[in-house]
Amino acid sequence: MNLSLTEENYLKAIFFISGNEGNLVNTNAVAERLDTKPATVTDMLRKLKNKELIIYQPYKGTRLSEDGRLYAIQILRKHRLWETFLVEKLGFGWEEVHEIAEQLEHVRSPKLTERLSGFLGNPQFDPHGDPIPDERGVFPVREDLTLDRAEAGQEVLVKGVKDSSTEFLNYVAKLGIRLGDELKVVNIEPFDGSVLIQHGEAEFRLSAQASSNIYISKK
Amino acid sequence: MNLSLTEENYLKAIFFISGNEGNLVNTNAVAERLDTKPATVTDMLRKLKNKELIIYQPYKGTRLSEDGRLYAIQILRKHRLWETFLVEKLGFGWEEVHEIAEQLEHVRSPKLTERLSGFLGNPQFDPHGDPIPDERGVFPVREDLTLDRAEAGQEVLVKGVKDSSTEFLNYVAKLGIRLGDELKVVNIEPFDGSVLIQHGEAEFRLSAQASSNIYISKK
DNA sequence: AATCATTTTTAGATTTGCCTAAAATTTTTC
DNA sequence: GAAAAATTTTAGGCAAATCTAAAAATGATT
Ligand SMILES: [Mn+2]
Ligand SMILES: [Mn+2]
Ligand SMILES: [Mn+2]
Ligand SMILES: [Mn+2]
Repeated sequence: MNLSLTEENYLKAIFFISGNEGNLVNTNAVAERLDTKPATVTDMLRKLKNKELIIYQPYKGTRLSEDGRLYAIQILRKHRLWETFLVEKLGFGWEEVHEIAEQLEHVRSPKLTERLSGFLGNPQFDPHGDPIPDERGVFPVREDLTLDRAEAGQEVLVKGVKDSSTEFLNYVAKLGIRLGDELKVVNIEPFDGSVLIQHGEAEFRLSAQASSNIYISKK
Repeated sequence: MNLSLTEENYLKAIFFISGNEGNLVNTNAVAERLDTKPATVTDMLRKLKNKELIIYQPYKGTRLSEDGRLYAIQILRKHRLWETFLVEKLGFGWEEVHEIAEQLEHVRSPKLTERLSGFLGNPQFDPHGDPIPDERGVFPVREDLTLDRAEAGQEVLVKGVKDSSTEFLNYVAKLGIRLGDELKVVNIEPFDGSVLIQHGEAEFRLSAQASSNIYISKK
């Protein structure tokens, strides 16, 4: 089934709000996420229900059908592959790629998607550390820790971020931290859980909140 | 100015029909190229005229304004860069890439375009041998010959095709000729101008018409 | 359980891109 | 140069995606 760009974005929005458990999603929540009006969402829900991509009962909320879920995951796969391409191959910063990937994710060509994935070495995580589902829609399991769980003295590699909001990405970029960078955990303050980091020449302190949003692996 | 995908395709269509000289373009010609109806074209022409992207007088025909021409060339630049990417980096055949590039050409991000160009080594010609305009809209000048102008005994490299219709690309692909391949001109038949080619182990004869549509350079 | 507040849907419009059929204009032919 | 043919525009409509305003349903509060 071939959907319009708009329909694709609705599926993706429902997927995100719904979470892995496939919770019921409110009309208002979708409207807010897509920056549109509830009345517009209702129209689209009726349409997506007719196409059997969602399960929807008026006034009761909606969730993705199995078909809808698979479709949404394919868009997500493309989004994250393109983000990886932009960072790894074209040298973009991880805070710059989301908007462009919003466009690229709608390009329709299964062959392109698979070739792109191969070209990138079939990555399992995108530049923000988010998992990239495979062709059949299966998500890889993350093994990485977050920085707040590291131990003093450890040297670690930056694998991604949990929170990929523009605000957080900009903060991290301002600190000079990039994907793959090596960090040394100097110490962890017992009082507030903040972490003193050595990064090349620089040394700085990250709050527990910030460090709990950075994925790392042991070096 | 940000145009819709449809508007962009109209500009590109007018650019192609109009040619380098900026000839007047008929409503019917645009309709045929875009596989739509003349009445629909008239609607769009009025709209593009209001945006000052074309010069248009009812019943008299239309051509691109300077702004419109620059816009069309930017789309063309993106189209040909993406085709180059698909062939060079993802290993697509040159007969497969046009459709995908029709989608990718509409992705809006000047930075992406320039990064992509750099990543590809700022190519001057796409996989079909068509010139890729630079950032400012200037087309490179082609120095290559066509195969019908080669001399017997010469060894040449395939640089592109003049005619990039699906039919011709398929024919060339069927012969096993790919971009960058080396061909040896065994002889040229004086009677009809057909060319006997040696390509690796294979030997075959190309009509004058076919060979006049293949760009080559001396080895 | 009746009222009030919130959420959601319905009704009615608008814009964009497209269509068919009819009218107008231009071009070609005799 | 008038008639016929071709081209192009206008008129009127339709589907998709959006909006605002009003109505309906649900949920929360006394
Ligand atoms: Mn993203
Ligand atoms: Mn999107
Ligand atoms: Mn092409
Ligand atoms: Mn296009």
